Order: sequence, then C-alpha cells, then structure tokens
Amino acid sequence: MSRVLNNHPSVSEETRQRVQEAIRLLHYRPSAQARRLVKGSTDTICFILSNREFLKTFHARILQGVQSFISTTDYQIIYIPISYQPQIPPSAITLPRIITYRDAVDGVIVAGTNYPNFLAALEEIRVPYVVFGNNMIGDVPDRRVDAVSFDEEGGAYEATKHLVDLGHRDIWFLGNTALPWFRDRFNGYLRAVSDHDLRGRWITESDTKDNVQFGSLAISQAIERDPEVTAVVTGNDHVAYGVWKGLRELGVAMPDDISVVGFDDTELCYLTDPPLTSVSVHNEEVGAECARMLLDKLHDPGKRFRERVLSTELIPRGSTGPVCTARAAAGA
Amino acid sequence: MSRVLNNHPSVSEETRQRVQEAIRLLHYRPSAQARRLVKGSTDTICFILSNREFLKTFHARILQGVQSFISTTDYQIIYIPISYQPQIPPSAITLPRIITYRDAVDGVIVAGTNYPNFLAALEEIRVPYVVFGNNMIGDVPDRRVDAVSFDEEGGAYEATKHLVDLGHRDIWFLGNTALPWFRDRFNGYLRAVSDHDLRGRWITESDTKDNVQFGSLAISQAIERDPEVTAVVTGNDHVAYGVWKGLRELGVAMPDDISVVGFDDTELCYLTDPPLTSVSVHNEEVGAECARMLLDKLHDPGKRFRERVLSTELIPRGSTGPVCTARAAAGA
DNA sequence: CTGAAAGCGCTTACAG
DNA sequence: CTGAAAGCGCTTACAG
Repeated sequence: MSRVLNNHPSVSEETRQRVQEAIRLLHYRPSAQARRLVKGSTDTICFILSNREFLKTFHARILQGVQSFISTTDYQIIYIPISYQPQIPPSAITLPRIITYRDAVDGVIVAGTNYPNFLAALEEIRVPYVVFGNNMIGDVPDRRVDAVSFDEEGGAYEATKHLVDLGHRDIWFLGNTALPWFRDRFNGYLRAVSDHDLRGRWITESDTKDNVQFGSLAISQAIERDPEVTAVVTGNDHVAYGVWKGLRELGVAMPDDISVVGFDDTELCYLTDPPLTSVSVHNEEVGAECARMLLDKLHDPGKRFRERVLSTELIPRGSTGPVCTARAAAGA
Repeated sequence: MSRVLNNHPSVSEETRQRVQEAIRLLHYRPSAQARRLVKGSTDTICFILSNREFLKTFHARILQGVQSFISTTDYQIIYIPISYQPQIPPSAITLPRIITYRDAVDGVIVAGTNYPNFLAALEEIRVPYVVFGNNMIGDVPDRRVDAVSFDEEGGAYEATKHLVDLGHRDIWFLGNTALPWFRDRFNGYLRAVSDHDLRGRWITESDTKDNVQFGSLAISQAIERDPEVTAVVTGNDHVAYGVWKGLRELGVAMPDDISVVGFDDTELCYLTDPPLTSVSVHNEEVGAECARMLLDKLHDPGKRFRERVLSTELIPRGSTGPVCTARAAAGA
C-alpha cells in the first residue's frame, strides 16, 4: 500500500485501483509520525519571534513572506513567540521545548529583537537557523551568522536624497537614536547630507517612547529653532505621522511648507493627508529570503552564508514636494 | 535511559547522574518523531487563517491569545494561511497536506473568513476543530459547530447606549452593512435606538471598500442631511477615523459638536485627537477561549460544545462627551 | 532498581 | 509487479 501512496512507478494499474478503493472505504489516513521517523526529516521549520509582545504587522509581513516561499514546498511553519534576557549566558536560556528535540524542526528562522546569547544557544544545539538581521542588537562575535537584512542606512540615504533632489537644503532628521535601527537610519541621513554639502540638523533624543507624540513635539521644536526648515526625514512612519499632526496644529502645510518622509511604508502612510512618502522595506521579500536561505542551508548542512542585504525602495507620495512650492507659499 | 529522560520515579540517583553525564557528553537530543509515534499524540494544534491576505493585527491578537493559553501546556502551534472558494463542494477543497495525516496535528483552530463548505471538509476527515465564529459567512446547516465568538450586536448596543446616557438623541450609524459583521453591529445599534424611543438614521451603503474614506464621506453626508446630529456609531475604528478626518475638514469639533464611537479598539484609537472611544472585542481572550475549547475537545473526543459568546467592552475615551457640551458650543 | 524485548506505523531494500 | 521482513528510535510492560 505504501507504494501506492507514494506513487511508486512499479505498481499495476489494477492494484492501484484496488488499494485506493480500500483507502476510501476505511477512511484511511497515513501517520505523519511514522513516515517522518523512517524518513528522518520533518519538513517543518520554526518561526521564532523573540522579545515582542505580539506579532505586529511588521513581523506579520515577514512571516507572510516566509509562508509564501515555504508554501511552494512541502514544509510547514511552527510559530513560537519567546522572550529571554539579553545578559544571561546561552546555557541559561530556556529554549522552546520543540527545538530541543533532534528532529522536530529542520531549521529555525529567528525574527523579533535578538541578542547574541540566543544565537549562541542555537549553535550549541546545532539547529540550522537564519536570522532577520535588522533587529539584532549587539554583534555576533567571531563568526558570521547567516542573516537577511534590509538596508536601513541606504533607505535613509535615498529618502534624504529624494528631498535634496526636490530642491530642499534645510533638512532635519527626527528620530530617537537610542533605538539601533533609528541609529542606522540617522547615519544614512548624515551621509546623504554630507555628500551634498548641506548642514544637517536633528532631534535624536526623546523622553517619550511614543513615536507619534515624539514626532509632534520634535517638529514644533525644529520649527522653533529653525524657521527656515523645509523638509524632515523621520525615524519611521509613526514619527512622520506625529509630524503631520504637529504641523496641522501649527497651521503649517504639508508638503507646501514642509515635506515629510516616513520609513517602513506602513498603513499609517494612508492615514495622513496627503499620504506619506515612505521607504518600503519589502518585509515579505525579507521573509522569503530568510526561508530561501534556510532551505539552502538544510540542503547544504554546515555551509555558512553571507548576510544578504536587501535594498529598500522609496515610495514617493503626496507628503513630499519641490521646495519652490514652499517658497512660493512663504512668499505669498 | 528513557526512564531518566521521562523522570520515571524508580531510578536510582547514581544511575540518573551517570546517564545525564553521558547525554551531555554525546550531545544527545531525543527524537520527537519516535516519541510521538509510540505516544500516539503530537501535541500540535494548527491555526488556520482562511481567505485573508495576511495576518493582520486583528487575527494576530487572536493567535496571540491562542499562543498564550497553549504555552501553559506542552502544545505547539502550526500556522497555516489558506484560501478556498466558498461555492465549491467540501470534497473539492484542497486541505493543507499536514491535516490530511491522521496524527500530524491533534486539532485545528479555524480563523479568518470561513464558509460552511470548509467546515464540512474538516468533518469529513474527522479532525477536531474550533471556529472563530464572527467571521463565519453562511450558516452551518444541521449541527452546532464548536465556536467562539464575541458579541458584535451587544457591543454596538452598548456603544449606542453610552451615547444615549451622555444625553445624545440624534445618533447616526455609519458602516457598510454589506459586510456581515457590520450588519450585526448595525442591528445592535437599531435595537438600542428603538429601546430608547429614538429615531435612528444611518448610511449603510458604500461605493468604496476603503472604510476610512467611507467614514469621511458618510459623515459629511450625514451632517448635510441632518445638521442636528450630535453623535455617530461607526462600523469600526477605520470608519471612525475617517469620520474624525472628515470632521476636521468640515471644521466640526469632536466631541464638542459630534461624539464618535469606533469599534474593535485598534491602534487607530490613539491616532485621533482626542483618542477614540471604541468597543474592545478582547481578541486575545477569544483566542484563548478557542484554545481552551479545543483542548477540552481533545480530552473529550466527540463532545460538542455550545458556541461561546464573549462579551465586548466599551472603552470610553475623549471622542465622546455629553451632549450639553455640544449645545453650549453651538450656542457660543 | 534495571536489562532486554515487544511494538508504535511507516518505508525500503530484498526475494521471489 | 508484489509479498514479507528489517529497521527507524523511542516507550513501556515484563522479567529478573
């Protein structure tokens, strides 16, 4: 019967029919466990979300990318959120039970916010894994991890350049650089500003963890300190949304007086008027790339892959416009 | 060795030590498959998201609830998005490979948007399942499915009553009732209005699928047709957000001139000024309840559970206020 | 308390 | 082309 189930070539048509008839009659369903035991593989990968309160849209899109790649194969995805302390030694981390088995999952995709100690713990039990690199905090010491990232720094560079190309010269950066990813974005901004011989100005410290609120506050401070400002690059869409709100309260028009660029290309972009220009990080591609890399590793155990960095894409929308518009408005 | 691993009582301390030493030395990790084969159970449940483009926040919260309940047990969750046609017969639906096995998953939680044919297909292969009931479209014919829902109708009733209690008499409902869940909410609104001898008015048709846009349009139409309107109940937070935007453009103050209630208690509630009063549906509790019911079923095979309906909770915020404020403002 | 054996339900050479 | 047997790596009575 096994041969019928697995489409073995050497089965006579008649036998095949008979067996399939019996299968139907008996409501037979094969045992996945027994098959896996003898096959030695599980066709299961694990998507681990670390240190996040729940699966927000950003990571849901990554998971979606993983899923859409994986769905072309026979693999399936186990979803596990975990949390752990950054400081504790690897051996003190309690790994999810399921990955402590030798053959329950073939490999792991590690998303969420992660620290080197967790990766070390995975190394210890020799589970093949791929990391979503952008939210890694701290360096992985001596070895190159297999990671997929998108280019925060390049995205911010592009965003800034977009404003420069529109004629802006007085461009601020608003975003709390205590967050590592905001720091990379800030660096991209700095490089772009310096490449174009402009003077950069910024607000990178924040009392609040609420990025929307930070945005509103920061833009009013920026305008106060620098009434000539015509454009801002923000740490993410939430900050940009806050900026939009702040501008409305101040009676400043976007983009006529001030152009605003967000980052992450979230749903927030469509909640402002006009919609936000933003940097899309293509989360689904990131997820698909994680999945691809992991499957490559599974087929080629022990092999190390270089970090793969996906480029971002600026999506121009109504929140950014040529600087002349702003001047005309100011002159009117 | 097995006895050591499974903490069998009758193992001498010395033997235990020796065995664990060997386990460490050899980097031994047990085989999940072999154990499951002999145990006969998988400790795996499957979270199926039907007919959705991806895991949005609403369902992510349900999944989170499932997860947080399940994490107190030894179960794990396989995540599978699927899509199928509502009209085709059950036998024509391609079920995810994994649940066609007899012992790969112990049970299934069905979320997303679902139709009776899919449930029938699950019945056919005798997989224990629990359905998230609110997004079921069409009735399940002769038998009671095991489902968990929240009370849309009651939530809308409560929202409307909240406005009545604040003194509002001219309350509109805005929401496209082509969507079944909006229809239930509309019914709750109607019942509340009728219970308080008020005349209800509404806009329940829409050309656009964009609820934000619908909200903006609808509120301006409502005001045009009925300048006396002092409050609106909306289909969900997106509609309410659109209403807020529309009000700003019209120069109408919220809540001073018009009070607004949203539904779902999403992140949007904090994006308006002031924040939206909304009806929380406690997604995580819904998820946890699905998980609890499914595990109950697994322990008690064949048992049918009644649909469990969880109550919603009105979360009052700044977008609703007493009607007197509005009158005072109008008089000023 | 512990060793040795049976058995879970498959797949896959091995004979015929 | 197909039947019968070995073996995957565990758990759990069964002896001792």
